[in-house]
Amino acid sequence: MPERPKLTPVSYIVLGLVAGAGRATPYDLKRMVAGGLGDFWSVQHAQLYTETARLAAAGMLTEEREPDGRRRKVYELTAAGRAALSDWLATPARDFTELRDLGLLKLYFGADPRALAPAQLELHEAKLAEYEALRRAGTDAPAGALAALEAGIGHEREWVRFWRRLAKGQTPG
Amino acid sequence: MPERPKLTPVSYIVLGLVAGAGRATPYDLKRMVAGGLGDFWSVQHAQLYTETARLAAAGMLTEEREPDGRRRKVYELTAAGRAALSDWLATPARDFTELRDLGLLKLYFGADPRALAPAQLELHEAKLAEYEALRRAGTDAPAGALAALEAGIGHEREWVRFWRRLAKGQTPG
DNA sequence: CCTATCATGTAATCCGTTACATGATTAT
DNA sequence: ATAATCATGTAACGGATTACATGATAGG
Repeated sequence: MPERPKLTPVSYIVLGLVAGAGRATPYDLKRMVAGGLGDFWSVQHAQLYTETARLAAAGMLTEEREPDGRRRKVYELTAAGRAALSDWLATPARDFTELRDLGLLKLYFGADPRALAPAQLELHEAKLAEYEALRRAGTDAPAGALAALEAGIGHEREWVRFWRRLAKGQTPG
Repeated sequence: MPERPKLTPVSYIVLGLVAGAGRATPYDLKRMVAGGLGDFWSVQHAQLYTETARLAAAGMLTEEREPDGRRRKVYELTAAGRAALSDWLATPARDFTELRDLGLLKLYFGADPRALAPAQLELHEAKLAEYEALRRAGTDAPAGALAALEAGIGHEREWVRFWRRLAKGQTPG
């Protein structure tokens, strides 16, 4: 009987990506993360190796080795993996996501807004522009990816509003 | 010569809180976190014990034991700790904060928005109401805390917009 | 050809979470 | 008194980051 470790968000990221691809090596997953998902939930490449191995040990993925040259490990979903993914997808998230923004933390501890805000503003304006360019470019992405992009744009707009007011010396409210 | 470990966000949270209090036990810090900061950056209480000890070993805090009954450990900033904190406060944050929202992750992987959105909406509406009540109640908080609260309100409003549109079956854009 | 970068993976470290444990207060 | 909760701390575990390492591909 396979071990049944607790599944973390990264577990579901791996399951979701493998489900979308059918078969994938950890390096494939790395590229998939880089292509969109990583904007709002990045994963270190090393973790894609350990997590696929863990999920295989748990019976959620099958692991094969390419017989030829590189002998890379290729993973596919098992029935258990597919079930775990769809259960998770069907369950609404319960927990609240904290902002955990370093700029905000500095502000909280008394950093000078006039010194802090311009840099933060620049950061978020650049990110917003990047997201808006992505939206213009990729209208053929799946609905979930487009929705995530819209969320990103909305929150970046909010950050821009917030830091712009502070940069002007106004109170953020 | 004290070890010089890398300072994490939690390190600065401890330094910042001790700076504000003058002297504090880990339990004091726990209560401080609960009173506002924890809304956007929570810390497990156990970590406040290990992190204070780590910072003391690093020469950033002094550690004393109360001589009487409970013999609790009481911490204060050293000059090095104060310098580390103010350096950090004076340096704008460079790194981008990812959203890392579980609901958004499910959406990305194809969860049905009509099933997901109502629960998410309820969650964020409640949080928004809580923040707005806090704003009404506490106008005497330090400026940084008020600013953080405003940021929280702005982002919760954004989430409410986002999930409300999805709950209605509209595309989020 | 040479070297820079990409591709691919393993190992070690450490922070953060979870679990455990016990002494003090408060409430009933 | 006794239960319940608060206060205070330690220990163990595991996921996530960082460091290390080597084979392939492309650019010059």
